[in-house]
Amino acid sequence: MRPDTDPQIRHLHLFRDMAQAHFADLMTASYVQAFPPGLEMIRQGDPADFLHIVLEGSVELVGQWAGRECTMAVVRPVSTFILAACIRDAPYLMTARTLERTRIVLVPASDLRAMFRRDAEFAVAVINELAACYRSVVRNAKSMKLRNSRERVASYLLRQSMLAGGVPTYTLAVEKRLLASYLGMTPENLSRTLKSLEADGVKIDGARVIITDRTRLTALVQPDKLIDGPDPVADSTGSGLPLTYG
Amino acid sequence: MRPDTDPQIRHLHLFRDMAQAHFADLMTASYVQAFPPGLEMIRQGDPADFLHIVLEGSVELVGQWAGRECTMAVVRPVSTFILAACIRDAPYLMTARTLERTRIVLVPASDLRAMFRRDAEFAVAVINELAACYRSVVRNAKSMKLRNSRERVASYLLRQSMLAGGVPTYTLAVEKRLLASYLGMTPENLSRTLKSLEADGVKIDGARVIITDRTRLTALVQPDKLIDGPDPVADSTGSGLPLTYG
DNA sequence: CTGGTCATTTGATATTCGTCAAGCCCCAGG
DNA sequence: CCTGGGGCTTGACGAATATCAAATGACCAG
Repeated sequence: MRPDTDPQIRHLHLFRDMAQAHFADLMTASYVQAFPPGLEMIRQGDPADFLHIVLEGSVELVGQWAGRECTMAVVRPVSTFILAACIRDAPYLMTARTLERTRIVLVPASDLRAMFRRDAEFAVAVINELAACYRSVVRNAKSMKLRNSRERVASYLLRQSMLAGGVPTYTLAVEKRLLASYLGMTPENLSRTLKSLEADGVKIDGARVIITDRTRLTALVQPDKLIDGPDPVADSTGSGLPLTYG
Repeated sequence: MRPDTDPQIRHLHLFRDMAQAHFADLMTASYVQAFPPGLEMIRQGDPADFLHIVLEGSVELVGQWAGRECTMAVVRPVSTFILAACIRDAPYLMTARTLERTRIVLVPASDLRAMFRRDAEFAVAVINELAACYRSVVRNAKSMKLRNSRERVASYLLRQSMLAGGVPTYTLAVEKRLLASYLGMTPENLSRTLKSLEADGVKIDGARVIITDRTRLTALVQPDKLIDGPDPVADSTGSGLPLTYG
């Protein structure tokens, strides 16, 4: 693998604490690949041969069933995805599709599995990563089951503002079509909901989000650390929708 | 801790492979406690001080928000729960409430965190457990987002039949009220849905489920290994609703 | 046996949400 | 410049689901 990409990856919590020699071993076995936009890199059900690390671009993770599909996450640099499938040596549960031109590091799953037996620090890092991912999906499930679509949209908008540092205005990181699917609704419904939220303190102008009355919006959302995070010691990666979904 | 409970716990994948001396250390630091029915053992948001292991009885894990709540899982013997919170040393994401008289082993989270640094086999077991739990929640999220309530009910009924060995008739392991919440619907709706499913090959008589036309039901459900499982090398514990939710 | 509590069922109704169809807007490609 | 496609929006409609209310049934305690 090209050594210039190493430092970015080395910074990830997953790889930060392992022995340099071990990290080098993993990187030697890995390689970088570039994908054009809209390409299915992984189809759900495929055997999990590689841990994927997004270097540039963005990747959509989608679940599919009976001809339907839903966006489960959007992964942005620099973060990993489908760690769990690699570890279990089990089929991918989600399809991965590039949203734009994307560079990916592919780490052979077998090397990965061998490595956390060799390097105790790495094992601990994997444990922490999986636990964090797990908790994030549980949060997500809670949000889906406890909130209606309006509340989900509002909480999403407020949360993104917080992640951006509490700014009153920002730009949506993903297409509304994807956001709708991620939030478990149709694009039409999202569009209507966004408009209706103008009465509750957020105005949407294209991809621009303007929080006009934070107090009012917060009252509607009732943000909850156990759903919206952040987790203490959160592993803040740069994911566009929610977070890493290792 | 009373030594007679050790063997059951030792059988769990989580503890099976660790050194006996280390296992004994963990058990020494742990203790057993019995809870009456309907008691909140854990409130969501509490610090995660103990890994819980159900020895007898059953425990409901519920998510709560804005005065609403939903059942996320029901845990049955012998299995663990809230592993991830213990590992992250983070607040519990779910409230745990006994459904009946329940005996629980409490393993101090700090000992647990220390242990996977001492015992590499245990670390590997934790990794596998977390990865499995993670995948199971992702499955769940897919089911919630890709299927409507009728399909979720039908797939649940068929899956339970499969888990029982493909039997044509069995008894629901949980109250319908809980099942409804777990499936993301109201009890009224579940009741109506169950009745309507008689036209598709399942008859419900009280808590009794009779599959009258498996072919028809299967056609409706379109079971999918990537949602309904089983995962290859699945860690089949004895959970009543879905699975362990460590 | 009897009263009370709670789960379940049923019906009527309201709300949410998805579907269908059309039009708009933006942008890439000719 | 024009043209076409795709994302977004809007309106009308219908289906799915929740809510409210009441009746029934199961089970437990007295």
